[in-house]
Amino acid sequence: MTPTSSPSEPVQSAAASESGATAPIVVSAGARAILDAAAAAFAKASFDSVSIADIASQAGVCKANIFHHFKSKEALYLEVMREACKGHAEFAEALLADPTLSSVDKLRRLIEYDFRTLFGNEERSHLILREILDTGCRTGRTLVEPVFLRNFTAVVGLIRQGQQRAEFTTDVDPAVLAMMVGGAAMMLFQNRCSDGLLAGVDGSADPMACANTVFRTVLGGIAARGSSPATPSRLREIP
Amino acid sequence: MTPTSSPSEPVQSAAASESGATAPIVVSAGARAILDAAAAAFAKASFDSVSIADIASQAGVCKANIFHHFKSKEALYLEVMREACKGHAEFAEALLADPTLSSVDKLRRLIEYDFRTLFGNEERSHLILREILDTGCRTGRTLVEPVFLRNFTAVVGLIRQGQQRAEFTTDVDPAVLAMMVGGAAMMLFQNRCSDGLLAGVDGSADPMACANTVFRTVLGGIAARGSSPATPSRLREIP
DNA sequence: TAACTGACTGATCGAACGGTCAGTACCGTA
DNA sequence: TACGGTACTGACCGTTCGATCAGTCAGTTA
Repeated sequence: MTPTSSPSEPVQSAAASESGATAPIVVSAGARAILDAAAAAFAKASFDSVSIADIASQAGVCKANIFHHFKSKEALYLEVMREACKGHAEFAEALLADPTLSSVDKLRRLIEYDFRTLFGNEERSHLILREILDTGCRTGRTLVEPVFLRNFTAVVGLIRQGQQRAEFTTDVDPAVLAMMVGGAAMMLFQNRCSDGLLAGVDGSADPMACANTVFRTVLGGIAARGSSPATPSRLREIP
Repeated sequence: MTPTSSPSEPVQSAAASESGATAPIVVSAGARAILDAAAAAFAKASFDSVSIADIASQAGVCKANIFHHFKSKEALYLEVMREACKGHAEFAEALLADPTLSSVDKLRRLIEYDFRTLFGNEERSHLILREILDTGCRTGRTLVEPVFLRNFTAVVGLIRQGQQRAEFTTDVDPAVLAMMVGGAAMMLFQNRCSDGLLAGVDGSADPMACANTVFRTVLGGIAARGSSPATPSRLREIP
């Protein structure tokens, strides 16, 4: 590909102008193309599996140009992760602070939001999911960890709030429940995107239907109405 | 390290002799050391991040020796995954066929089994979790996929059985529920093993306590007793 | 003793990797 | 016209990768 028609025009992050919520930092059009190509590549494969040459080829620039815009491969990866993590925990925190909604409603909205964001931007979701699992790459972990910690803390707070308001039972650890919901969303997303791992699963077609199922199950359980409460002998009170 | 004291003695899989359930195939002591080292390495990092030199060093053999026992790096990886997947779906299938247990009991035992196996062999769990997420490596996927499909099918069948017996409500998609439970287990495991991602989470310390929480939540929900059934307007009947 | 087999090694291969560098083209400013 | 700065390139560097090779050694068989 030719060196582009009009060089050096510092547009305001091509991706940001259409999504509206990402990348306030001004980057050149060339750097933008590199970041986009890198995000796509790192979402599809692990850090070591992606080569600078691949990214350069995909971005339509030469290899050396990548090192002109970014200090190293790790720095590029870090920048990609920084953009992916932007504005992720705000929703849960705002929801927690909302005085008008019931905890049940908050929980439903949270689950719906989780599924919408997860399925709404598959590339970003894959990026973050991969980062969570890949314990080998500590550089990115330092970036993703606080994001997830903030989000997780808000969700736990939301559940605890519901327990204090007597909307939820107190015999469930909020942290474990938060991980249940998060894990369910991740699993359903991963299955959908791995095109065929568990292909043919009925309910996984519609993300919002899944979200609804998760919400109703967490709230009401699956025990047939009228049956005795589940194994009271094994109940464990949370202090 | 020296070339080992007594060469060429085809022992019956050192790991198998103590665990009792794995690797009926006879492999030489040298190959065994390579497989163990490779399993540990592939559990810690992605396929491309692990080098043959690393594995050789860890196994105490030279690089070329690995290619004497295994055709290629991919073949070695495939063999590692084959051992890791061995005997994974049998429990769920046996549980499904059991005529003596109630569906509620079956569900509890299944969740307990999931957590026990997941937390009981961290190396194997990491191996499989990584494989599920890493869509780039299709060679192993062909191996893991049927394993998970079998297990998943059995779990779905178990839930459907409970619905037919009127032990579970019929307004929940068994497939989505199965993924909920699996996702919860994975999330809790991953959090535990990533030493610090969500460190300080109360309930994640004891796997069996988590299993119990998941079971009770799935069965009974978290809605305070006496409250109205969860959002009946959004109920969706499964045909 | 001789022939054969399998386990194992050091040396080495070409390819691909991340990264560097001198040089070119284009810009706004003076 | 000259200059400094930015974007960008092809050629190249040293290293590491997976894989190959000829050859050594120990044990088994004839």
